[in-house]
Amino acid sequence: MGRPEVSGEENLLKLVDADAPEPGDYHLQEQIGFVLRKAHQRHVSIFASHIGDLTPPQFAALAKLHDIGETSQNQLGQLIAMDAATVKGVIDRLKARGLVALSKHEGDKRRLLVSLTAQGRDAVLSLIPRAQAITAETLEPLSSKEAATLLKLLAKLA
Amino acid sequence: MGRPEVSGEENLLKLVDADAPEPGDYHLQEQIGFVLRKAHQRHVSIFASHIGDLTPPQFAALAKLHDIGETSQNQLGQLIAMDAATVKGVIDRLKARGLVALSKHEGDKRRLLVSLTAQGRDAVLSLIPRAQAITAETLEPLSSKEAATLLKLLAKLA
DNA sequence: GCGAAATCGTTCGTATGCAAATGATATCAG
DNA sequence: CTGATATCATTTGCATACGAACGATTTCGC
Repeated sequence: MGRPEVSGEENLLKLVDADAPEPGDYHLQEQIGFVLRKAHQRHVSIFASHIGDLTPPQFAALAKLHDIGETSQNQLGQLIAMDAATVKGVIDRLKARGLVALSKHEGDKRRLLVSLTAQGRDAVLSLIPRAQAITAETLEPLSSKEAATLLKLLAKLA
Repeated sequence: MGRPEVSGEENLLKLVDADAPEPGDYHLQEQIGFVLRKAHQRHVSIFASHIGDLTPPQFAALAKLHDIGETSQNQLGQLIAMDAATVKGVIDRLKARGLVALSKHEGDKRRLLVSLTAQGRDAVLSLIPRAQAITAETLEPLSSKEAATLLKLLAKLA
């Protein structure tokens, strides 16, 4: 693996490795993680411009509760991809606003059941059309075919 | 577009609207925002399993500094998609670990210049191969063609 | 049935991420 | 030159997000 000597302040780069694909050509903007983070940020911003007084995770919790009805806090978290610590904070805030109610599980004293209040139910129903507008605006730079492809690929990833 | 009558406790859904695309068929898991959030979470988790003592935003700052050299805090933030408040925290933590150094801009007393230390430089060089492994593992569920498509579509979105 | 292991919820600490307000400085309009 | 405006950095407050540790409860293995 003899390598010719090079000089200059940047030449450490060229000594790093042989079988990794060119560390010197590392471009942050092309990394999946960076682009994923930026796309997510843009979506959150669009969401906020449409809804404003509710965050995407809060809406996700309400929408899922509307979909499946009463569940335990933990299970709700699994369904909407939040760990136990995170889901607790989200539910606490929704409860403080009267959108969800908590009750004890009969038979399993560990479980805390979460359900939509009437107000929470109304909120979900009025928000769903706006959520659809948010989805549309987020996907606006893409054709509908591209959007479908993106959804499919992201689903494979996640 | 006649719709048959249905019954059951959930039929309020069907009275909500006419021209919005089926509120009753709202499926959280198919929304771009939800999938984006999950894919991002998975990536962060993979990143942590490979690197651990540095977060993706911290690495992004180091990589960008390595790429372009000394810049102001604000401009660095723009380059790596962080607002001023966020970038400050990231830089503070990198500074506390001796990976970056701060200096005043001559001529513009508002600006704070950020640069890599020798240690920060070494860190970037040793981390780039691992970052490439992280990218590879994140994209592992996809073929290389699919990965390229995903990158292209996400770039269009962001 | 009993001790070990798993599950559920809570709390703490740390790290993004952003809006909004603020102080210092720079730039621009007239 | 000067007042209005813009830019840079900082600070505060709030909301995810997750690891780790914890107590209470349940379930599992034997």
